[in-house]
Amino acid sequence: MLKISKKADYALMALQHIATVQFGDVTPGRVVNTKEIAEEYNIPLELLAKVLQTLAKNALIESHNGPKGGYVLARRAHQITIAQILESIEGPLGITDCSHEKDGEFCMQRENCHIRTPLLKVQDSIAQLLNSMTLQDMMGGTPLITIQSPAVQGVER
Amino acid sequence: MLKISKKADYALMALQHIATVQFGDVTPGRVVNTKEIAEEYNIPLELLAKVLQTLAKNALIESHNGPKGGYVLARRAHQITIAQILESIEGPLGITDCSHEKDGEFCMQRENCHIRTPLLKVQDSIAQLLNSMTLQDMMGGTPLITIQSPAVQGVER
DNA sequence: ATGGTCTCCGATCAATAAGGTCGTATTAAC
DNA sequence: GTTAATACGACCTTATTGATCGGAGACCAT
Repeated sequence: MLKISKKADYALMALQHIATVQFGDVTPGRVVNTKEIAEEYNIPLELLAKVLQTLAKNALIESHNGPKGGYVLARRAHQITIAQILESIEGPLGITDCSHEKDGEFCMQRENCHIRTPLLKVQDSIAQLLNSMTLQDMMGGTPLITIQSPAVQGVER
Repeated sequence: MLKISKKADYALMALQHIATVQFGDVTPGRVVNTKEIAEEYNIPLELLAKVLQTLAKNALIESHNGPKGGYVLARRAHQITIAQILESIEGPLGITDCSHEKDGEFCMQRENCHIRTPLLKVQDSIAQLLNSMTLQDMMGGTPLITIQSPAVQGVER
């Protein structure tokens, strides 16, 4: 349960790869193309391409067209959070269906629902966790870091 | 993203209802049947029945057959965690596909994956959160409680 | 004890989303 | 102009979810 999609998985792998190539010690600043990533991690090429296009559309990476083209991070690795990556691919975080309902529409006709509030607390906690982790935390050159833990306090009803 | 299924949603509502009826002030010890819950929350009857059957099979509730039958909590409300409920319906918690792989099978042929370890940390953190919340935290008679926040420390690689 | 009712239970079906594929257009380097 | 790369859109295939149907078993009243 609570599984993230494979597309999101691919996005994380790809960004981790781009980040380590771009900011690593070996060949800093290099542009990396789709094929390279697909072969490295055995990801279907066309599917990965779609994922990268989505990431580019959401301004997480920049695309360079033509020969010797490829993708480059749009920001520094520590400025790209895991939450941003996942939300780019899978849409906004939402534990339940009623998480992002506009006013006027309710989940189950009438507000008999007593579990909404506590579930939203859980959701916030997860959101804080994913927002506190960045791409840099997944890079090879960063052996050990400490991440501020989320807090869920005051769950009512 | 990270949305839980409607079945799990129904399970939470149903258990919350059973718990408040059983341990609440109004009619303590009462047995509650599927139809009552379905009508109260506008849940498809047969689908809810299946959910409750699953919960009974996982020993979270006890089923009483025949007229005046229905369901009763198998344990006290504070001994049933949200994680147990969700896992009963949706299977074990797993952010990625490679979360519960038996030895021998790897996600993407070979272990080039650099995101596995940090993702497992995220998963553990969510698991701790869901295990720290119980049904009691969702009951009406419990206005305000404090939940121990999960900790993610030492994300490496 | 036996009929009738009420419940749980198992198998089945339809809708939706995910995962993956293919072909073509567009862009930039040489 | 040719080549090599991304961009874009349509399509298919499969798996999961959501929902439905009919029957089996248990309890209570008579």
